[in-house]
Amino acid sequence: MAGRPVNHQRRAELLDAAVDYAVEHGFAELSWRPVACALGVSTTTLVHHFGTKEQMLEVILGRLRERTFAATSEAVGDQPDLAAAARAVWTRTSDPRQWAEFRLFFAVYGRALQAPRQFAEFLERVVADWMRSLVEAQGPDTDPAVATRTATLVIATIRGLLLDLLTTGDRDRVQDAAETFLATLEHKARPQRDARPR
Amino acid sequence: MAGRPVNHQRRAELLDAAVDYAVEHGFAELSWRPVACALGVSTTTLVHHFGTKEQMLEVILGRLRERTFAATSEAVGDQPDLAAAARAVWTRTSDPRQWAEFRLFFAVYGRALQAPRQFAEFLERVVADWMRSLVEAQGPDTDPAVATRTATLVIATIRGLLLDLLTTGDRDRVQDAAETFLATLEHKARPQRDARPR
DNA sequence: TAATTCCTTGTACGGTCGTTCTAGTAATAC
DNA sequence: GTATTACTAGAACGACCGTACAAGGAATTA
Repeated sequence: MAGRPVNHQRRAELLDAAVDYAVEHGFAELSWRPVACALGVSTTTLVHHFGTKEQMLEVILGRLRERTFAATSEAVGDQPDLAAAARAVWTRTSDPRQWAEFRLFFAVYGRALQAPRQFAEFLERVVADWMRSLVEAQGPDTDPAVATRTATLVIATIRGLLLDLLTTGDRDRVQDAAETFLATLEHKARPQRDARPR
Repeated sequence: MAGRPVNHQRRAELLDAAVDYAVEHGFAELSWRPVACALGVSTTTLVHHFGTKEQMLEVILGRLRERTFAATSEAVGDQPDLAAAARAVWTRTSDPRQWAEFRLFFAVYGRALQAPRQFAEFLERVVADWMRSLVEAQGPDTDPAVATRTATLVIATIRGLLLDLLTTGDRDRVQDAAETFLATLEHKARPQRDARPR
């Protein structure tokens, strides 16, 4: 009364390949047939492993979030203060090798604003991840209200600059603006902790 | 050898109605049939007036840009300096009555990052409009390099905050962050022009 | 009035979409 | 070996899409 066991690894393989395809081709061509063709399987195989297309999109977004969070978390990591954390995040996000991933990321924003539930939830979680990292980077002795407001501003600014970077590709101009912002952040942090412990 | 003259006003009516529909329903349902149904005409009528669907999208974006630019331009208008201009723009963009329009605006961003030409051009023009307004707001005696970098930062920050506002709807938190940013801007401007002429 | 052009409509075509059905093969448990 | 189940594939269905075609009424000029 038992048959063949489920091969979870097979599903994971297909999922990773699907995420790569989504990052490269965006949502425009994210249909069963093109994806199946690119992955070298039939549409039925994808349906078998992911169920509905909506469900496939959900797991793709989930995995994309894992990647993004891992990248941010690693960048913020053990930075001593907010200014350093912000600079680390910006350095990582402005890396052209990450652009494809962020392009998809902003494409999700576009959809979240018009097809609420599905994408909005994804974004809430991603931003929550960012917020958590950046609030923690400000140390436990910071006023929570100040920490929240500062983290919100940092995320918004980096996101806006990144959006500019992705649409215009003008690295010099955007980098200039980013430096201005980061300098402000570092200038603010200095008087508070003049000789900070290592 | 002449017949009925072209009724340009009719086309303008349909276009405005189409823009309203797009602002309200987004791109998801922006197909000939739903739009035609909402406007109370047949799809063939729309095809007759706009040609291809791509062409209709182009004129819709054009009109959306006109609206956005008019709003920004009016807000910046005769503000004395950059800080005041930025505050005016933020005040206007954070008005919930403008949200639907900005939602569509960001939806265009999402598409521009994956279906380049058509939408990217729209965004370049819109941002160029913003940049021009904000560079002018800094007065003619400002170093162009500084003016560009500052305008870039202001636009990016406002855009990022607006994106946060639209996705989370948390007005208090975002407003807090915006105030922090605007205060920095105003603080910077003060020492340069302590007693400025009215 | 007659001719011409605009405006509008209904219908239909080819294409892609998500999904379902049917069926065959491979791998495990009994 | 046999039964059960996972995996894969191909074909087909209904729905929606953008677009083209044929045709009729309305408005203007000659």
